[in-house]
Amino acid sequence: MAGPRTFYVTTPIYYVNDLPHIGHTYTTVVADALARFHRLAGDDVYFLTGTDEHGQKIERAAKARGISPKELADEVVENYRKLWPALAISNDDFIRTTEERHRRGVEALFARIRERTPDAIYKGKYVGWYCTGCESFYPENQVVDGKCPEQGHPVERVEEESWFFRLSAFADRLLELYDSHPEFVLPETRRNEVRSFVAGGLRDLSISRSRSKVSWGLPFPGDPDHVVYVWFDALTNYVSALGFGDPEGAPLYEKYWREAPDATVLHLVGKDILRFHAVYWPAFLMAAGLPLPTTIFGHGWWLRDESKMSKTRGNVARPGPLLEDFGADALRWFLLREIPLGHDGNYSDEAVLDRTNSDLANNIGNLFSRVVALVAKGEKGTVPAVEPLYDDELGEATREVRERYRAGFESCDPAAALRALTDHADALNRYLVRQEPWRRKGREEHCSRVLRTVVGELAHLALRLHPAMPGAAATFWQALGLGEDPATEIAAGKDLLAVDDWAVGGNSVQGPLKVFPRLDKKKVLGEAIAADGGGGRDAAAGRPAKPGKEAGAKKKADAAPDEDEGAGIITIDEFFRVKLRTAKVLKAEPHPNADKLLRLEIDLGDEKRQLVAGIAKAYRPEDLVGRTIVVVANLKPAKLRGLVSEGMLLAATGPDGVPHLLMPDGDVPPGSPVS
RNA sequence: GGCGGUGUAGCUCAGCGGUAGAGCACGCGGCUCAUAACCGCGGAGUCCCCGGUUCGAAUCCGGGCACCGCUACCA
Repeated sequence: MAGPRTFYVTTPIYYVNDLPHIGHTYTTVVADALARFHRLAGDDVYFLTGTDEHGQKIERAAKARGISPKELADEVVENYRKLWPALAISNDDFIRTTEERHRRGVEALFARIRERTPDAIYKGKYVGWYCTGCESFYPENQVVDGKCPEQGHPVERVEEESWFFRLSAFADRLLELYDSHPEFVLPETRRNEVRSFVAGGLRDLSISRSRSKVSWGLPFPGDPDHVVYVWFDALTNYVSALGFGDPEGAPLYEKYWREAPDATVLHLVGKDILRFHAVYWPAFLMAAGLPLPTTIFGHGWWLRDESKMSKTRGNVARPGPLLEDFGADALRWFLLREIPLGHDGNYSDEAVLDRTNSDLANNIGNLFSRVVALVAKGEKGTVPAVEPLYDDELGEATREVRERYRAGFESCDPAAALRALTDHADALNRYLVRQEPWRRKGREEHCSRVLRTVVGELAHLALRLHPAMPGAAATFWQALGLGEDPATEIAAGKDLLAVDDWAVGGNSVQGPLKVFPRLDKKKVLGEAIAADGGGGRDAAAGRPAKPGKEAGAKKKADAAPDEDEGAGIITIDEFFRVKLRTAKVLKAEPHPNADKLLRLEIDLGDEKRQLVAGIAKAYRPEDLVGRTIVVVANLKPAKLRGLVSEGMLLAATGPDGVPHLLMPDGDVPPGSPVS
């Protein structure tokens, strides 16, 4: 006989280079809610989070402070370890990639891959850019103008020996996986992206770095001159935490990692790291001949003023101040309820406040308070032990609402599940209005049965609030005289959501109850603004906002529809931001690594530059030399097939798509302004 | 440039061939057991544009436009 279903849910491991922000908080809260839901449903749940602690950035940051990388990691990891309990995160384990068990897991995975697919890992040459100033590697697309993106140091092209994973050999099997298991990548739109990425061909993956350049990492098994590079190290946490590679045996791994047919493994990740989880990770596992996770879910981002939060913009929302203002329960409810998982959402304090007031204060909080007061007054605080009295409307509503709740969580749509809960409360409010249990004269029996019914329904509601708001759920549970916490009822194999009627008759209810007081918008938002000087939550979190930029961006967003820019019109000032200049072509030759591109050397009067232009099909290099053309002089440099282009030449596109170069009429010296 | 997605009420979004919907916000009425709560009613939308298929299209097809994502020998 099969045991209960197992449910293994993970967050990504967070890089200890950064303090926790709303994004980390979001992923972790969603994972927690799912874990708690599955526990209520009687599933055998294991919930993992942790930290990623290796790599150049940590090494560098530690060096700057004169401490060891491990000391730095130990320090930063505390921010996460303290935050999660404050948010009522119920993780069963917390893994750090600097732990011994993780090293063992990585080594075991290597060994297993080499055993099952001997040619999957091979030695080759890594070609990339190395910045000696930062002591960091940068991929092709990040190097700008021959300089590193962080500090603007010059970078040098490096070629060194590296170990590779033969990712290219797995494309067909991955495509087969996406097609035969559509739930492997969710939501669907992300699966399409991942699929087309893989269909476009995969390049082998460099999975090591020379120890002389990066020393803060796990030793590469079998090659002490190298360390294991980022993704192979990080992804392995999902099995190393379960004891994979432990010589003493790994019961958790056996149980949760899909060795059983009824096991679900869900990796919850932000959409920015979806590819690593949906492409690299299954490929590693395939090479090792291990079972794959059930689902990789790529959720969306919280935006501010329609743009991504980032440290450089200084608009990152930090969980600390939010917890102070709203409390863990309200913040969790907001994160789960406001946007469907997978969508992006706009974060604002005002949105949290509106959500809290309408869902929690007016609706759920008020309902509990209302019923507790009714029982206190009408029944002297004891829930009458009588038969419930369901009218048709309530009976239908409760059935429907419970189905939607379960379906919502089971399909990774917590927002839908929580919507079912406020609908449940609505249905109960309407029931009370229909039945009027406060009009007792001559209808005591009826009123008692009505109150018994509502309290029974509130027990269902309180139980179901637990995944989203464990604190409030416990308070409500106690107020109904049911015990300390619905969580104490949890047991593997016992589906609490299937309980038909909680025996509330005879319970003493405790009031008055005011769990979610209504928040005064002006007061709370006013204080938040006053407290940090108008920059939102950021300054309070120690990250000063940039008031000018912030305000400007917001105004633009708000005003856009009725302004000229709505019609694609720009102002003269905007036009003048583009610096157009004439330039003389000094040299032209084919791009060494592309057949549609030409490499040009141009004279801008005061300087010479290299341009890469997509005109090889229309112009021969020798026809260009000596000609005067028009270029955008202040365009951000970019690399095209390995060559930096420091500007863009202007050309008219003919009806057939062929470019026709713009040239000034008459003779002007190179570098002349164009307007 | 290629692929995918989105465009519906002030806001967030559901509907995906049969008389335009929900929540929030807003207005009016009711009630007073409850947290200015709750209940009821209401306003407003060429369902992005043009064309087609159909007895009938927000929904299907074709063509545009705009925005978003992924990707590229775009700069």
